Amino acid sequence: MSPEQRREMIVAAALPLVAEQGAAVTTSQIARAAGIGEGTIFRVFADKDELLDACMAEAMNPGHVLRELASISLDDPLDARLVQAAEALRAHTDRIGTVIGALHASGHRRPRGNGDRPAPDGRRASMDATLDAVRELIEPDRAALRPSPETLASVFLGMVSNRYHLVAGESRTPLEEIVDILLHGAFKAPENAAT
Amino acid sequence: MSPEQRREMIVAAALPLVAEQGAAVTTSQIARAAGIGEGTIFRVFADKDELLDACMAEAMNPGHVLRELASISLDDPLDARLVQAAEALRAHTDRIGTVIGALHASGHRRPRGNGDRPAPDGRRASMDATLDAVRELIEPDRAALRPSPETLASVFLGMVSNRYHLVAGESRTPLEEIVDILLHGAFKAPENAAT
DNA sequence: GCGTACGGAGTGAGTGCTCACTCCGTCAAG
DNA sequence: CTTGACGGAGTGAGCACTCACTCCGTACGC
Repeated sequence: MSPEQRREMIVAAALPLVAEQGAAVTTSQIARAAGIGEGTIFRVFADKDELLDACMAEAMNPGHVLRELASISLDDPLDARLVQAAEALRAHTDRIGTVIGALHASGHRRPRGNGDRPAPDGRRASMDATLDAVRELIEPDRAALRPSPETLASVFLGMVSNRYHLVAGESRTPLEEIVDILLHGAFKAPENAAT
Repeated sequence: MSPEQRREMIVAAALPLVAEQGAAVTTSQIARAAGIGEGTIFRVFADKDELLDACMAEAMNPGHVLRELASISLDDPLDARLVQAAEALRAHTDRIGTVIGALHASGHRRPRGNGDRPAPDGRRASMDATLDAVRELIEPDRAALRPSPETLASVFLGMVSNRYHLVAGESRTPLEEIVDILLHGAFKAPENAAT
């Protein structure tokens, strides 16, 4: 088995454990989960930190969600596009939420970290890529919108990754509700009280 | 010094360390920060876990923010109320964000945790209390709003605790921007293109 | 084809260290 | 003098990481 495959295999085995326990996971647990000897881990990773870094990168890898976002048809109306985007994004943030939060804990330090920079790592790049994909989804309707697509993308991502549980309405999913509020606001239309 | 005061004093000293390092913080660090002997910690806390629980409870303690929310005058217009609420909430979430995230890491286990329940602890209670305070802030305008105050409170909290950085507009703070979008929507008004 | 030497992936008991927790001497208050 | 809070060296458990060894696929000499 190539070193590359080994790394991926170990990361895949480690991810659920990291999600559950954060950096408190032990290398022997990971080895057991991967069905390999503990020493093998250190043959392909310099140390536990490098393994945790790889897990973090894998968890945050926006490739999947970016592909889904890119596949949304720009011919659909804006609200439909956003509902589709919200579904993809929600799955993505659910998937990574625990891993990121968990690893931030335990003071999982950067290798050459001077300690002062807040997030100099790949996290920002990943967030920026996601943000930009959403912005592009909004861009075609720029003329019809008051805030800039950048602003809306940011606000939208915040709404979607909401940790405060939203109960489903009667005829609408929470995500549809969010999109509707984002686009049309909370106030009833003053003049035309349509549907 | 009463045991009660001791606990509070230790928790106060531990909080910044926990925020920075998560559960990886050591008891000797905490003792040094508090200016006491390590043994003293264990005379008022059964073990490190109990101390971390206390830190978590203290960090999430919504008392301060609830008081601020309650002090907002219901005579102000809704948007002004929400901007004030957003400021208080933002400070609160900033304050607690790191501690919670950090402690979730490191697999800081619940005492009797069977492992399946997602958040059976005080976190939910704290979030519910905050949610309800925001709901009451919105309640007076219920008649003018399409979604229920419950839904809006939830969406609003999601927007405010947004981790995707929002750049300030020219004449508006990010929080004012959020409130405006929440209330009036992203679309330009179709008939009246006021202001 | 067959036997043998080689290299390198894989292993897991061992090592040293860190840390939560204990225990007892000290000291101040009553 | 007695009592009990306090500190901090001590202790044992558990961890990351190492290293001497095994095992197996490959290549080469015959």
